[in-house]
Amino acid sequence: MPDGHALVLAGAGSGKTRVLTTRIAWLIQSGRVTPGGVLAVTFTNKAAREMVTRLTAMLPVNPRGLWIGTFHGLANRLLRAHHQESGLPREFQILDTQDQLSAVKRLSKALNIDEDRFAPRDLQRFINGQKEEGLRARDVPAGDEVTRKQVEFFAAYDEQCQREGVADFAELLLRSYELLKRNEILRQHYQARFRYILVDEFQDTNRLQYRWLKLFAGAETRLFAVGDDDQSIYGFRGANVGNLAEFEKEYSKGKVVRLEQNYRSQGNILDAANALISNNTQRLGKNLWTSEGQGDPLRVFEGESDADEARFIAEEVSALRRGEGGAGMRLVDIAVLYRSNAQSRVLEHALFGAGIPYRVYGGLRFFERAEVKHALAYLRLVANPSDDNSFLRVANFPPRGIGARSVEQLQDAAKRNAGSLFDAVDTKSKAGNFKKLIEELQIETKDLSLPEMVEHVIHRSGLIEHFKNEREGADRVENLEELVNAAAAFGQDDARTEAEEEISPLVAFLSHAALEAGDHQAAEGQDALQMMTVHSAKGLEFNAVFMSGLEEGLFPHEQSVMAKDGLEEERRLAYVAITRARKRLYLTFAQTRMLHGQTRYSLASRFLEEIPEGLKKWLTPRFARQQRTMSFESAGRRQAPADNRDNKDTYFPKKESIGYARDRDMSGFRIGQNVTHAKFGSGVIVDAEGDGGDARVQVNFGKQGVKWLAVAVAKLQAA
DNA sequence: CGTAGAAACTTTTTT
DNA sequence: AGTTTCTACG
Repeated sequence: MPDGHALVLAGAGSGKTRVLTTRIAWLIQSGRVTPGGVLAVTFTNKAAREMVTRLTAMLPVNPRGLWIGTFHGLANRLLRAHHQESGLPREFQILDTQDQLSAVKRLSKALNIDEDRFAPRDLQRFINGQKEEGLRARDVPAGDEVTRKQVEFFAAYDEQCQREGVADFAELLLRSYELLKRNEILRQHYQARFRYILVDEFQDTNRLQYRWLKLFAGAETRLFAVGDDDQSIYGFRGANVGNLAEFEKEYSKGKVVRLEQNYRSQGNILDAANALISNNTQRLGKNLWTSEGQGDPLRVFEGESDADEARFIAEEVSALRRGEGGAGMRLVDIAVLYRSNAQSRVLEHALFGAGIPYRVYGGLRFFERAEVKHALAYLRLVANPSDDNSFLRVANFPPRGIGARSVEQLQDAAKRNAGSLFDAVDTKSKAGNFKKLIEELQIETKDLSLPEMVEHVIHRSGLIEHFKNEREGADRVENLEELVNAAAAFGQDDARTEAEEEISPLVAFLSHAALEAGDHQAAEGQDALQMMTVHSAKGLEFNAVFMSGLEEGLFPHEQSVMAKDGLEEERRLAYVAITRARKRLYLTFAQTRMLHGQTRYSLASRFLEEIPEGLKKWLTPRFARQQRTMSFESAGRRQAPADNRDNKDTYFPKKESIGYARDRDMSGFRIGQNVTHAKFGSGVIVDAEGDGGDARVQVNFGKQGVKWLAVAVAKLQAA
């Protein structure tokens, strides 16, 4: 590969990580650069770890000297090293998404914002959106009244963060960007230092991240970007695929290396992925091929309910594990993927029932659990008492007589002094005891090691005691004890960097907790089925993959279909899911699904239809639904009179009773039934109102949308 | 002030 | 369905 800038378009399974790591190793081995002159950026901590692991296996390098990490991790490192020039206290804390939302809510209350007009969530999104574009409040053009208010809030929010010594995720990037932009000496230093900058998953960078990278690149720096436009799945948080084209224009000057050979999946799986993604219009263009055989067809299963789908998956996993004649698969080589975290519950239930060990990634992560956040809040106050978020979180937890009233008074006092809540505490009040507790903790933990410190704080704060007395608190106590272990593990972790060593281990640990949220549950040795969202599966591969919940409204998600370019992003998401599989791919969906406490009737995902029939093998008959609908109707007719419902001898399956209870005279149609319409095609009845000649039904036509139709007029046909 | 139970809200994906 | 926030009462 030539020694200039380069853009590599690397298809799924083409060995992207290998390309990156071997390039770094080659650069170092050939003497072109020392390990300290390399800056390598990834998006996930998982990817960063993977890279470091592979690299240290190839080369005798000290991982501490390597600048390999996520954008946020590296930005944090930079800000810690130059906290003074960045205008941050040495002990500044990082707000994760939850923390940020509570900070926004708190400010919104203090400023008497009308939350019906300006929901905290929307304000949060507004602020992050602007920061990701590289804009401060003063830079945002405020055309209309609404924007003006939002900008005003944005400014107040940033002031609050500054006062409290905290920074949200976007702030880490923006502030480190501004630091280098402003400080020429520092900029020149880093530009001279980093001779090679390598970026993974370049399609996921947002505008600010791209500018951030460019700022690090001096005249002598070579940029090497690897990405795949077909795997761009973070548009919703500001990722700009356009950066690929931009990079091509600005750096690689039209030269693009394409990696199109896939070393992962068998032919049928790859053909399916190619066929699906070809429905997208916005592509740079690329077609994956493999020298492997065609392999198995894709197995398609239609369940009558989400529980039915889950049961099938559990049975099939058991079969794969046993091996059906051949060698059995290990569970870690099998993944169940879903669109949204909420889907994991039903699956977990079925797997638990079948006695299959599983591990769920994402969802509520370790450092995001309430009890752990409480413990962290105490630790954060020890490090930085002006952290009002943390103060409010634990001032009265466990309860110590500081109610809403006292808190309000404190907030007023703090406002008058333009200081922190902590400083506003009157030593003689009940809150004074809390303040004293924190001050004592500061003294008591001064000479303790990090794990000892954590251990001491969870006891002295009364958290352990509190949860021990709680009925269902055992898990929480366990998690608190686990936090001590996490602190111990962190102490020995190579992840601690030179810059971080200048600051206290406690502050380093707290940053780690915010930035990593703790998906470190992975390496626990036991063979377990892997469960995760499609998003978190990116970059991974498995022998067998179950893609579940392939239904209109869920995958593609209804919220995305509305959004600009949303459908294409959903399709890329499906593409990512398919290309995770090496040998076996299952596509499953369900006719009904419980969502927010009510049953939803859905159609098969359009993505399923976009995969050619020749590649698929239906495990359930394609007309299964009609057959079931018929038995469903006859079951309805068998229904006992309503006054018998309390009779325990009469068993009503749940689904049928729902169908019957909502059944009305719709001239033979009922909820859940498949119908066809002359103009809209096939759909499923999801709701009904009125009766006789006035009966109207709501039909979900999938792509054509959901429509209310008058039965007397619409000429619906039972399908 | 603290608690229990009611009411309201969820509404995708994550560093 | 599950979780968070509100409300009423001790």
